[in-house]
Amino acid sequence: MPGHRPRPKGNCEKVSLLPSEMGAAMGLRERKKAKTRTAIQHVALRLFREQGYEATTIEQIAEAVEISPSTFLRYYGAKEDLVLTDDYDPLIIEACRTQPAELGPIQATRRGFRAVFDRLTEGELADMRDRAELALAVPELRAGMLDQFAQTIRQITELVAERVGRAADDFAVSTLAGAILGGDDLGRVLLGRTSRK
Amino acid sequence: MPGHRPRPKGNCEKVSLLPSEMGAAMGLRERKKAKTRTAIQHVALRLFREQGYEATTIEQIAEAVEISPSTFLRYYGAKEDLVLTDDYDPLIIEACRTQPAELGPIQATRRGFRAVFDRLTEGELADMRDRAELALAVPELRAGMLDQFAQTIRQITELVAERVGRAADDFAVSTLAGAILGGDDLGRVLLGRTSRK
DNA sequence: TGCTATTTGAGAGTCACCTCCATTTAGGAT
DNA sequence: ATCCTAAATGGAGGTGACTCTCAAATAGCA
Repeated sequence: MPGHRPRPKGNCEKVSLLPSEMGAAMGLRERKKAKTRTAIQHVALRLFREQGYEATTIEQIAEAVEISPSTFLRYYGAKEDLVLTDDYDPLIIEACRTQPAELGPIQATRRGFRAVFDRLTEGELADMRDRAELALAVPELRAGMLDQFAQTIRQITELVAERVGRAADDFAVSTLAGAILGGDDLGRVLLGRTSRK
Repeated sequence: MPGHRPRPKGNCEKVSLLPSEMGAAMGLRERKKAKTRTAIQHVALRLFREQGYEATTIEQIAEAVEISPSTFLRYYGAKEDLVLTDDYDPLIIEACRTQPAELGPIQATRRGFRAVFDRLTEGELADMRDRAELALAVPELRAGMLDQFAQTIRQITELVAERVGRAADDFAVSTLAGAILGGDDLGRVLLGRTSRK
């Protein structure tokens, strides 16, 4: 296996709706883009399952989705991102943020998570499980999860800080954020847990 | 930045002495090899400091050490390894294992660590600090530390299991191993702590 | 001093990315 | 409908991390 670089750029666009539910609510352009993005990921996950992560080249993925390799790299800045980037994260953060102000941070994040997960289709959930499995099985990806988590925990910390009206570097805040991440995000990734009453 | 691959092979040889202290005790061959290995690392660390990790190419390092790039790759299977591989680890493990049987696991590991560290030269310690700093500062390396730690903790777990005569998957054993790693290994990497009375 | 097992170096090749440029196409205004 | 613009795409060309193979140089030993 050849070429190998640090952290590529990749273009992270912000979408605020699940691809499966943006009717005509968003312009053909964005819809197509979202569709392509999920199509790439879906196909790639299939190839990874069939022939392994390392054995699958970007070129193969591009060919399977019928796009050019350069287009692939425009959607996912790195092969890693196919597995490590969670497109739902921003949605979840947003959902948490918009929970009623009278909810405590734990309730708010819990509901935020569920608000997004409840809307996922079975296929989306399946892809998510695939990603989690890969991230744990492939050393390269496993290593990459570290920074991914760091980023998520940072976001949750801000969220908590905002809600309880304390500074983000407040020890109690970061501790709580860690506990929440451990319960929700990690639980979902490591255990494939997707809902809970 | 181009090329980027998962986990290369690299050839990890086992040496049981510090390069700085193998007199004629080991054959010209091994001595030269050890010397080359540390020379590569030392020069590389300097280049990393001067121009940054990513900006430094394997070719540059090879040229600076006056070896061919292919020889470089024979010594270090990947650029990452220059920073992430700890050549002292096997020595430490060995030192721990040979501590008197009547010592408990905590005492034994502590003494094992010190037995190696006390023999390090100032230059070796300096390089170690450089590595630690880099590993924390460069995202790619930071990510790679995960698997590194996993490996170290596994070794310590075995060590503890062996000493207390319990199975390595015993919960108490792995917990203790984690605590020991947190205190010794992490302390040393993250805090640059190298000795303690 | 000659034999042999290492060690080294020199290609040549693969693949992950990057950068720039020319072409196409969606979306909105006319 | 139609033109115009901005975004999306594809292609070419390049860098750099590795990989594999083979031949030349060398240390260690008999």
